[in-house]
Amino acid sequence: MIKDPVKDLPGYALRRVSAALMSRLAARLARLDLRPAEATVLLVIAANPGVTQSEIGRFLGIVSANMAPLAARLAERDLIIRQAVDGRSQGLTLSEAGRRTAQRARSIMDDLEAELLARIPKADCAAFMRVLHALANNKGA
Amino acid sequence: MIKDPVKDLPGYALRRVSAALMSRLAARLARLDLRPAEATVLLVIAANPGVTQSEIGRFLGIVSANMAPLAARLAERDLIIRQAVDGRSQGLTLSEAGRRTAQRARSIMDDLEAELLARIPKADCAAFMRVLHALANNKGA
DNA sequence: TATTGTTATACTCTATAACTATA
DNA sequence: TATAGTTATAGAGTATAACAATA
Repeated sequence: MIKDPVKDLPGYALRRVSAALMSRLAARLARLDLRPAEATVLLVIAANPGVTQSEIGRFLGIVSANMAPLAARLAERDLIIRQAVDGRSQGLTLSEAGRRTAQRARSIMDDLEAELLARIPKADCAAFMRVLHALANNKGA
Repeated sequence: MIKDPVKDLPGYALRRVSAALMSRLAARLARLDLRPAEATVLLVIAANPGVTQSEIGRFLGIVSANMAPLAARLAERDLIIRQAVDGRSQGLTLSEAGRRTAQRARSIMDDLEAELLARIPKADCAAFMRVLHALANNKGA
């Protein structure tokens, strides 16, 4: 058997768990022909009608160069509608099809989260969420 | 301010935290001209001299098609030595330079892990590690 | 000057398919 | 037949640089 030099590194464990989760999420969202980043953007637009690309990008940590083709693809599929709010910004809203797709994506993500929670020992769940939020809100070193 | 539709999803928080960690790790390992996957492979070889590519791949979750160029690059830089153990397998060992590089990579990873632990509330640390190990060892759903 | 959005480009990780050689 | 290793290729996320149009 192989000796494991990284087993006790929480960062490595975090990376492996995250990768496995992402892989599962991507597989399920593929049924909607959505990638994880696209699904997340749909949810943000659903919760914030009229939000602009740059606002979404800052919020989700997606640089504008990558938001552009992502939003273009959603618009091309008629899942979102772009309306100019001033000369350079465009507010994004879900179309009817976009609302349906966003709901299904939300359902897929909720299912996966429920499965994740089911694998966490009940007694440790609250502490786990506290730590995740602490790390997420304090990203610098 | 933007409403956050994914804040309470532990899977999403996990993904963001992992991505931020990986970005920091990649930046620091770049000083050694190593990518995160390469550094991890070096550590596994250091802990298991003579291990084969396929063993490392199974252990770290790297498919053989991706192990091949990774190992080739490490060998080309004279960080690892390949010695045939049978006609189709080659045992991997660290060279002297590889040992030095692996030590420095280990030091970088340990520093980062220490910084990560410092940001975790002491009282929640044990529970956090328990959950990570539970999720890592139970990857299917 | 700063910001929005865009294009082009590149890097890393991951994955599958097809192949050779060996067990 | 199964395994080790390789090559080619592709998809997804992320990043920087350069640019046009607008504030």
